[in-house]
Amino acid sequence: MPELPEVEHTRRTLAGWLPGGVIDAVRVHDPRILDPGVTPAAVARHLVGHRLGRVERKGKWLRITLDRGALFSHLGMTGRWVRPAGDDEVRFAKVELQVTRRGATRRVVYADARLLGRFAIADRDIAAWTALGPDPLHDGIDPDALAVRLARRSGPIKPVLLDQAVLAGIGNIQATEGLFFAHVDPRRPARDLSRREIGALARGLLRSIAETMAQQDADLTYVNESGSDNPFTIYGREGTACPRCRATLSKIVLGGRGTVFCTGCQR
DNA sequence: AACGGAACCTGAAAGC
DNA sequence: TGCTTTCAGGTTCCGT
Repeated sequence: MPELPEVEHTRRTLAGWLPGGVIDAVRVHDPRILDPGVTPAAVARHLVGHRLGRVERKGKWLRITLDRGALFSHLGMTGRWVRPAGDDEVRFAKVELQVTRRGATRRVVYADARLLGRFAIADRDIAAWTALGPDPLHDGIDPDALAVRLARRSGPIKPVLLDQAVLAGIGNIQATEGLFFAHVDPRRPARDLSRREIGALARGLLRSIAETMAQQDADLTYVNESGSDNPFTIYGREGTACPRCRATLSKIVLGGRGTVFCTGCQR
């Protein structure tokens, strides 16, 4: 379930598991997660015996530096990295690394039910990584640069926000919430937003990211048993009253993605 | 260059 | 209860 906040959370987790470790075995549970033409044997050859370095994130991509090249991981919709206890089986396991670090050997597993993620090893940065636009956490969101991008887009603003070359890491939830915080209707042609609205949108997106990350930290601090409650302001709340103006929240499809918004206070 | 729509894949939830 | 349909927080490809 990854947008930028969750991928950043994954990055921090992996940063506590991997750097300095050596991969002493690799097991590919499902080769379909590999790029076309890449074999499990080739993956093992590239990884086994090599040392893991920094874990970095740009947008929704993770880059794990190796002593030669890097491992690139994208979680798609359902990907996650786990470190199981003992020999516990991991549901939907796709690739498993056996990592020895500080004298301890652990299994680090990439699992992905829907197979929409990516697992790639390369000697240089892959195109998907280099094509990414600025990352909101590392670079902030510069309203002027965003305005330049939006000026040549005639389609609705919301799908444009999901374009990873415009901003890296914005997903359906962050786009939905950011537009709400900015009072901007997701159907508005991107090029029609005023400079003031773009500024509000930049702040709204950053606010959405910050709130989601704070929520994640809270979930770790206080065990959340009820797991089903929706932590978002309007995402997933169609049909209920807008928390700002009390109009009923609508849901439409834009660019093939469900989009919740308020016709009362998003213009 | 950029747009809308379909495709990729499969589990979980909702509908009947 | 059990079968069917719908939906899912992502990306990529294809035709226009």
